[in-house]
Amino acid sequence: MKDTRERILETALDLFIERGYEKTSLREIAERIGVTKPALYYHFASKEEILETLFEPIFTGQKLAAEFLSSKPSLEDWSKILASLVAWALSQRRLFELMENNHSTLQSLSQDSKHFEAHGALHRSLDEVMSDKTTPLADRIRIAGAIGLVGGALGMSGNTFADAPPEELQTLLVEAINDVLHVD
Amino acid sequence: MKDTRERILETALDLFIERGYEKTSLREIAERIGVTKPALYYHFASKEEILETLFEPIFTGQKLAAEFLSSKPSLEDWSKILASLVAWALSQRRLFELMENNHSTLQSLSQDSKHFEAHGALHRSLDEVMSDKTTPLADRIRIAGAIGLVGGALGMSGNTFADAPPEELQTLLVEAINDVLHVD
DNA sequence: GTCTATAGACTGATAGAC
DNA sequence: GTCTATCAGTCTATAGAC
Repeated sequence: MKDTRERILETALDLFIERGYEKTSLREIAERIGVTKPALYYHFASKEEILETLFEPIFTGQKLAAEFLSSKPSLEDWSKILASLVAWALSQRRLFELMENNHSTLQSLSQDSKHFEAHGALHRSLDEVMSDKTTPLADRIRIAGAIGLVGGALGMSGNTFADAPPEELQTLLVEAINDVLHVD
Repeated sequence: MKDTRERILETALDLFIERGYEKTSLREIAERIGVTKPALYYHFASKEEILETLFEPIFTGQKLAAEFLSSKPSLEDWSKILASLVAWALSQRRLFELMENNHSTLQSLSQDSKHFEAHGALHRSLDEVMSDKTTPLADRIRIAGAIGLVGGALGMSGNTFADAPPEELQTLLVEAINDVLHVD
């Protein structure tokens, strides 16, 4: 039998992706593991802390991304960062799905909880880039579109391209991104 | 003073976009309008019926889209349907945001409630297209990416491009879509 | 058409025994 | 480390007065 803490995280990840964070109750997580609800509280202080723990690997990437955004990246820069995003998403697809399927929850949490600050900070940076009228509208649209492209292809419900070779997905997505960004 | 029913719909739309359907309570809607909660139940039979009413204009489009998907569209076909989607989204931006910000709720409702069947049917059709191995993986990726592109550019939190002229947005987005789809 | 009052079913979280 | 029992709070929804 695996460590309970680990099983909580696995089960929560599945349910948070499948049904969303808000609609998933602690009772549901506990039952699926085969323990009672208070057992969860021995391992985590709150429901939010479970989500927070799952997100930890994402926060470091978000901090890097926010830093990058403050340097007024060119379309070529965006091509590189989005290639990195694709590589990361392909190596952590479940986490990427978690993020994509709980966008509005994360937005709320980033306003209320300091633990989700990195997410909020990244979003504010992104909004700034998108609102910066010294960058041509056409470029901003293409940047926003390229970001959405990654989410659309990899965040798809049911992990549609799960069986495709990651290297091939990487190549195809980077090509598509560069087509949108008019790079290369 | 406007019709109460209309004010409920307006307020619900705002809150469902801002905080998400699940996290929005009927108490919150009622208070913002200046009535009590049971007053809402005079106008709507349930919370779900409020969302359903807001969505009605979307369902017709979703039925059209699902029908289109069963005809095995080519990349050129996709270019056209996505241009239509952009035009529709630009004319109904709040509704488009509602859809984008409540994706996982809609997924759940489409399984449980027959009123949201159109959404579920569209998604199943889409999944089928994306899983159809007689279509080259490269094409499927580009289709999924192009759909995500529209969502990323127009579903952006805070309606970032709200002040840009719709005709310009339409042109720029269609260009970007066609770049991804390798059309024209 | 809107109110007060409340039912009934959840939720996240805690106390305290073992 | 997990349990039983329970708390306080919120939610959707309803009954019945005005």
